[in-house]
Amino acid sequence: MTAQPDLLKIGDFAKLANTNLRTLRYYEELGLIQPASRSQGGFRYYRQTDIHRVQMIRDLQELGLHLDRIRELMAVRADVENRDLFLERVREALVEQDRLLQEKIAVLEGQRKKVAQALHKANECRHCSHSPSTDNNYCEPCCTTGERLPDHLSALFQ
Amino acid sequence: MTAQPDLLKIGDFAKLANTNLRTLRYYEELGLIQPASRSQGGFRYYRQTDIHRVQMIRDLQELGLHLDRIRELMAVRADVENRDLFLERVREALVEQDRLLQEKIAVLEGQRKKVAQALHKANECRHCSHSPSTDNNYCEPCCTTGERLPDHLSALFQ
DNA sequence: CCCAACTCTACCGCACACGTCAGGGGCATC
DNA sequence: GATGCCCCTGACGTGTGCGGTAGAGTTGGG
Repeated sequence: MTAQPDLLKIGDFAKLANTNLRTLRYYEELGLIQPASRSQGGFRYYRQTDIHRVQMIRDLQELGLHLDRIRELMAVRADVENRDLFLERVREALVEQDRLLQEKIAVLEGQRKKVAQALHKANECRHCSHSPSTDNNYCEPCCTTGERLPDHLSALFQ
Repeated sequence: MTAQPDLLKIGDFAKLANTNLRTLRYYEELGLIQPASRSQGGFRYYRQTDIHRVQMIRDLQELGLHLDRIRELMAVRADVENRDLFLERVREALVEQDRLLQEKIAVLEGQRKKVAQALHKANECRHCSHSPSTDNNYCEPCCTTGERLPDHLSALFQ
């Protein structure tokens, strides 16, 4: 089969789409993109305009969406003529994504808070003359401040 | 070999440490804990006091530290008699962890921001009478607001 | 001695988005 | 038809912290 007009082999397509072969094949595996055609030898041929599709996937990935979710959206887009329904699906996905991101952030913020507590305590200990021993119950509570050690630090002293 | 005083088999130890066999064996694999001894048949026997060690690992995990990092800290703790050096290592690890958490949070916040932008635009489109077509360059820029579409949404309309 | 309950090692599986081969062909040009 | 570049499929590897299973061995009490 000879070259087709306006169709690109995967290597050239990848360059234009600013990605690489493996990624394109992976997207195809997940049902995110399809080459416009294949040669008899199995070579993939892509339409130039499908570069936008790749870009869309990339853009949605930047929102933190998983490829599965992105595929669902693309599928709705393909199936549905009703623009409102499609927009609604996008809205739903975005709202859910925002919730998901909030949750992740909350977890990380919680960890940061604990780290800060531990750090605070570690600083105090640095300037403290006491050392943990059986006599002072391993600095629990702290001989200087009388405070309890943070959970995540107390074990350090035992 | 008969039961040793004050030593626990892995099952009992796991219960007291509020964890499970698999986790304990995994920690051992990573060099985080060692049973005090083994029976001739290969059974692990743990000291009760090592429950604190497990708890420490758990506590540090809650700060978001990886097990490898935790092992490093525990190793310093074992090797070093100098308490100040140990505390310094802990401080370093905590500071680094805080930085790491900040970075992760920044990424997620960035994603949230983009999601919000896309959502905002999607809401506008919902109440808009225009539809993307070749006539209006696929709503780029928006016929109503004159704004450019967010990157991560423009491709949706093509 | 026997049996139930416990434990052992070794291994595969998961999530996720690819990276990186190996071994084999296809394509276009001279 | 030969050459050199491009492409194919299939498969394993990565990171992380375990979960779960198989098949075999150990322990301790009756």
